[in-house]
Amino acid sequence: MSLLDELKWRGMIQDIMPGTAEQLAKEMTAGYIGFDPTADSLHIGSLVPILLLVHLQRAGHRPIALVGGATGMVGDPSGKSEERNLLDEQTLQHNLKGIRIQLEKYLDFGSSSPNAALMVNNYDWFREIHFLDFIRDVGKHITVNYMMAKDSVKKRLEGSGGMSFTEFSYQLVQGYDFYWLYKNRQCRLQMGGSDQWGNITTGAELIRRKEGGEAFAFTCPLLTKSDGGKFGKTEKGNIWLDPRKTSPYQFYQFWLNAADEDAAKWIRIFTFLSRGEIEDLIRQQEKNPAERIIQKTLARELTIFIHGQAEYESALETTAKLFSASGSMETLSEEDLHAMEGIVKSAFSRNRLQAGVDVISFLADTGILPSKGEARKMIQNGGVRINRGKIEDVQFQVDSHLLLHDKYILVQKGKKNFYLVEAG
RNA sequence: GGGCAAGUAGUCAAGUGGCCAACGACAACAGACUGUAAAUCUGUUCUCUUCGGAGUUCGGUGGUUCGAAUCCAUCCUUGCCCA
Repeated sequence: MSLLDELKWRGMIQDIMPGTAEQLAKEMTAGYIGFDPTADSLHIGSLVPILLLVHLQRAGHRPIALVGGATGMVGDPSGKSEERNLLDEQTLQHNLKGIRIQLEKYLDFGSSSPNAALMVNNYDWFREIHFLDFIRDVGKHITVNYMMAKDSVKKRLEGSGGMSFTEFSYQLVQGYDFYWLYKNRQCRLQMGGSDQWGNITTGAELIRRKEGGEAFAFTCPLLTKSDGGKFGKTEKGNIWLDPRKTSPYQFYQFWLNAADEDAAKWIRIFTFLSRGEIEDLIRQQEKNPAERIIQKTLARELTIFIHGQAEYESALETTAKLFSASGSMETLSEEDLHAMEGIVKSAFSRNRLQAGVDVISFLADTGILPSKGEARKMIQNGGVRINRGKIEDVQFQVDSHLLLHDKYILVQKGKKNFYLVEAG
């Protein structure tokens, strides 16, 4: 199966330029994707582009990961209804470094293989370019009419927020990236999210007009959730790839909690399982949806891919212990509790516990809930459990006899948010 | 520089002198039901609280008034039109 056919049945192709398939069949092709340095870690929204590069490399082509040191200074207006804040250079450098380290984990940059991945920073070439040169050599080839016809621009012109010249120019800047890579790295292909289509075609247009060259592109659909929510966001914010920002346990839980409909879609996109294996899983899911076989497989594959086997196993173990219906608190050993990586831990004074303290102060002081008022409301709503027992009374006293192994108290806020309080 | 319009909670958006911590929608969180789903129903969502209340809000500042999101002045920001 060709790369494009493979990506197609996985549901990873939205738009594609004619001739792309022929180009990929003809020779080893270098293809690039740009990553936005708006944070010092990639989050799961960037996972699809990463996987596109991985697929590209597996099919024997050369992936190029571009980090946007220059474009990050301008700000991509695509999908944004308002003008963006610009990043200062120091933050930018910090973010670039973090992203670089992560990308190195998923792509093979070993220089020995003929299709080793490349990493480039577009600031390296933009640093040298002067404004006048740019508007003469690049701006001359693209008409304003062409630029205004882009969706990302049109929407902003129709909206009430306006658009600065800076953001308007963005597509030219990104377009130039493609041109530069075409000229200097023999890059013939650009990929990205479908929101990038406008920027990508500007690049291809530039290559055509300036060099008479041919460039290709395809985009993948932007992920949505079946309930219309934003993909990759939870109540705790983004799901990051960096284990210091999102623990492997939380990462595992995110995928495990996918809606059935989403899980079936996502498992094709995010795992490398074969078509047969996936269809098999879907059949099993239909037979017994409560088993959530797809979610479990999805969570397993991804946690291993991002964090490794060991982290997956400990996330799975923590999950089993926290959620197993039969497991009473007594079955949790001290080691079990201690090893629960990823659930939030906080400390509480042992002396105060011995004296006894009301739940409300306890919840507020451990930071599990932000204030006493909220702690009270949450208890009245029935949303707090201590050592698995629901707290019904706001007067409830917390004291040292609740300590498990004379050391820990397990607090639940809602069904899925666990906190381990350690007496110290 | 001139004319017009707008700025209200996470977002959208009502409110045009007291009944306003501010209708509603969305979103989010929690509960029930379930499969750690979805859908549905219920509660909560400015901050703090000893649950009695208290404090700070409607772009900023100043004013009128017993009383201002609401009236006036001024400044800031944004959009549209003209130069």
